[in-house]
Amino acid sequence: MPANEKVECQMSVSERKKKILGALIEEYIKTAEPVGSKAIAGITDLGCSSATIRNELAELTAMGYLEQPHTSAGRIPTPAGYRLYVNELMEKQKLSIEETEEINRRLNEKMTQLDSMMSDVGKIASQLTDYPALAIAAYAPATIKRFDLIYIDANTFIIVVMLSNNTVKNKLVHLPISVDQGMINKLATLFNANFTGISNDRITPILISSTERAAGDTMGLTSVIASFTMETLASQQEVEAYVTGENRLLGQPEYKDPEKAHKLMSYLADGGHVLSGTTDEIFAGGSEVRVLIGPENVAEELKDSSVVIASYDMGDNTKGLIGVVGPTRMDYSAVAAKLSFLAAGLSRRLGGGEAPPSGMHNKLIIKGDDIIDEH
Amino acid sequence: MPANEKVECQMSVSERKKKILGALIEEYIKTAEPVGSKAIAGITDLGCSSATIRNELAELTAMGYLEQPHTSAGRIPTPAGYRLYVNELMEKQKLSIEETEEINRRLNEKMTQLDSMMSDVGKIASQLTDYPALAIAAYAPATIKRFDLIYIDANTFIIVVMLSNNTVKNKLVHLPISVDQGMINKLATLFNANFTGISNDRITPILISSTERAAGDTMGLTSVIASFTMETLASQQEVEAYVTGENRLLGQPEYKDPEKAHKLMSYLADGGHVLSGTTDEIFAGGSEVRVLIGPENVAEELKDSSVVIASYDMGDNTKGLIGVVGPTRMDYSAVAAKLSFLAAGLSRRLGGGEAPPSGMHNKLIIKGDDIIDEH
DNA sequence: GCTGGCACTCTCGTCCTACGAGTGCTAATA
DNA sequence: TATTAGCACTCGTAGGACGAGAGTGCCAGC
Repeated sequence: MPANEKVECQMSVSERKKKILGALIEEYIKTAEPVGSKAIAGITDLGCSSATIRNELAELTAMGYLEQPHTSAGRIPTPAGYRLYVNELMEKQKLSIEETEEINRRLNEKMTQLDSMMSDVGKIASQLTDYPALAIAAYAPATIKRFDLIYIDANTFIIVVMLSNNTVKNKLVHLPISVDQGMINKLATLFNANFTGISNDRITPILISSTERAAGDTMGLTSVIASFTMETLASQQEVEAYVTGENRLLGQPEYKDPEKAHKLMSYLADGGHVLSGTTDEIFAGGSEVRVLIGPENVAEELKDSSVVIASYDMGDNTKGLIGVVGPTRMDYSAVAAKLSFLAAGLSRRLGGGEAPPSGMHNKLIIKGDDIIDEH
Repeated sequence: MPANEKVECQMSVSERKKKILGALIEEYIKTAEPVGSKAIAGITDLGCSSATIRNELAELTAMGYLEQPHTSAGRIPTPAGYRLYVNELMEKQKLSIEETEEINRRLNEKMTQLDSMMSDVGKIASQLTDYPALAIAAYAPATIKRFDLIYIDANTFIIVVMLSNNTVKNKLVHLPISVDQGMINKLATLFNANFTGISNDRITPILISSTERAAGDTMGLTSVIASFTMETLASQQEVEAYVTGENRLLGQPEYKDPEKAHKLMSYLADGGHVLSGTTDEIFAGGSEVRVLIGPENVAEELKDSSVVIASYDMGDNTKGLIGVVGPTRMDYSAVAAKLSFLAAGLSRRLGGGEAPPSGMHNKLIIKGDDIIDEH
C-alpha cells in the first residue's frame, strides 16, 4: 500500500475528535451499549450532523481508539481510547460537600479499632464506588522495641511486645507447670536485652538456647516467647490483602456471564497476588491515583477489567493501597476522586504514628482543590 | 371426588419408595438435572422395570416429595423430599482419613493467631465444601479481669486488659502532655480496684469522675482508659459474622442467573443478620448439625437455598456457628460431616480456655464414630 | 469540508418445525 | 394383585427462516 496511506500521526487528534471521543466514552459509561453517530450528535453541541461525526468516528476507529462489536453497531472505546480519555479528556471530578462529609463520617466511625481497619476501609471504598474493593497493607520490616511479661498466676502470663512501628501485640500463655514471678521478670529482662532491635533472621537457635541457659529456664518458656516473637515479626512483614464487595461485580452488565464473573471473583478472592506485579511500582509512585486499563494489567484475569488504585502512607514505612476493580467501562473520574480522598483521609489519620486517642477524632480539614492530588 | 381418593397416609412410605427417592436425590445432587424413571432403574438394583418405577414416582409426586419442572421431564425433589432424605434416608457420611488429616492440618496451621480465627475457619469451611461459608461468634457478656498499664515514656503508655473469657486486648496511647510513672501506677491500681468484674452499664460517668479525682488526674487519662474499657467490653458483646467464598455460588448451575446470584450474595455480604432469626435456637440446640432446607429458612432471600450449620463451644459461654449456604440440591451428607468435624475440632482446641501454646499443637485424636455427633 | 440520502450489513426477536426425552395410561401377563 | 410392555401424548429445546431496526459507509451535491 504505497501512497494513499495517510500517515495518521498518533499525536494529531483534533479538538473535535477529542470532544467526540469524550462524549462517546461518557455515554458508554452510562449505558454500557455501543454508541452511534446520531446519539453523539444529540448530546454534544458541535454544530455538525451525524454524517460528519460518522467520518470522525471512522478515523478514530482507524487510529485505534474505538472499535465496533460488529459492522453495523455503534462504537465502543478500546483500552487505548480509555487511556486517552483518562490522561487528557477526563475532567477531574470534585466531590460534593455531602460526599466528603459522608466519607469523613464513615472513616471516623470506623477508625476506633485499628485491627479491623483494613477490611473496614475496603468496605467503605466498595460501598462508595459500587465496585469490589481491595485494601492492601505492606509493612516495612519491623523489629521489637520492647518486651513486657505480665505475671498473672503460677500457670499464666501475658506477653506484650511493642514493635518499632508502634503497634502492640499480645498473647496469653497457659502453662502446664508452675513458674514464679522471678523467672518471668528475668526472662523479660533478657528478652529486652537480647531480642530487641533485631530482625527475624537474627533470632537463631543459638540465641534462643543461650538465653534459655542465662535464665535458667528448663520449661521451654524461652522457646514459647521466642516463637511468638518470630511469628509476630513474620506476620508484620506479610502483605495483607482484603477484598470486599465482590458481589457488586454482578451488578455490571459485562459480568452477566456467570463464568466470567466467577473467574474474576475467585481470582480476587485470594487477593494477595492481585497487584503483586505492580505493588513495588505503586509503592514507589508517590500518592497519585493510578488507573490500569484492561490489558495494562499484568494479571491475565484482569486483562479486560480495570483497576483504580490510590496509595496511602501510614508513617513508619508502612504503606497501603486501596483500590477497586471493575469493567473497563468504569466511571474513572468519580472513582478516582473518591479513592483519592479516602486515601488522603487515611494518611492524615494514620500518618506520622500519631493516632488520635479514641473519642478525640480530629475533624479532617478539606481544602477544595486538595481532593485530587495532582502529583 | 368421593371414593377413589386413596387416603394416602403420609407415614406410609414403603421401603421401595424410600430407595427410589434416595437414589433420585443422590443422582440429582450429582447432575442438577431432572431424573427420569429409566435412569433410576439403571442405578438401583431393585429388580423392577422403569414402568414400575414410574408408578412409584407418580405416587411420590402426589405425596409431595417430588415435583416435575414440566409435564414431560424427570422428577426433582421438593424441600419435603430433601427433608425426608436428610432425616431418614441419608447415610451419615464418614470422612476419610485423608480428609480428617487435611482438616486438622489446616486448623493447626491457622490456629496460631486467635484474632483472625473466625475468618480463617470460614475460609477452611468454604474450601472444604465448595460453598460460601459463614462463621459467627457470639460472646457471652464479659467483664475485665485485670488491668495493666505499661509505662513507655513520658508521652506514651500501653493499656493491657485481660477479660473474663481470657482474651487479652491492648492499646497504645500517645499523650500530648507528660505523665510520670507514679500516675500510671496509681491509675492501674484504681482501675483494678474499681473497674474489674463489672459490666459495661455499670461504668458510669460518676464512677469515672470519682476515679479521676482519686488519682488526681487532670489530663483526662482516666477517660481514655475508661473509654477503651467500654469499647472493649462492647466489642466483645457484638455478634461477629464473617462470610467467605461467596464466589463459589457462581459455580452452581442454580445460580447461573446473575440476578439471583447477586441477590443472595449481597444478602450474605453483610452476613450479620443471616441467621439472626435462628441464632438463639441454634445456640440452645446443642452440638448437632442442623440443616435448613429451602423454605425452612426464615429469611426471604434464602427461601430457595439451603443452609447447613454446626455449632461449637469455645468455653466461657462463648459459642459460635460455622455454616455453609448453597442450593437446596446440596450434598448434605458430605457437608454435614465436614462441618461437624470442623466444629468438633474447634471446640476441642478452644474449649475450656486451654489454648495450647503455639508450636505445641495437640494432635486431635479421632475415633471412627466420633466424626458425626449423633445428638 | 459538510450534509442528506441511500444501499448495505449485521444483530435480535419471533415464529415455525422437528426432535427427543419422559410421562401416563391401558392391556397383557405372572 | 403387582408388574410389565407398548404407545400416544406433552412439552422443552435446538435449529432455521424471516422481518424489523439500528447503524454504517459511501456518494453526490452544496
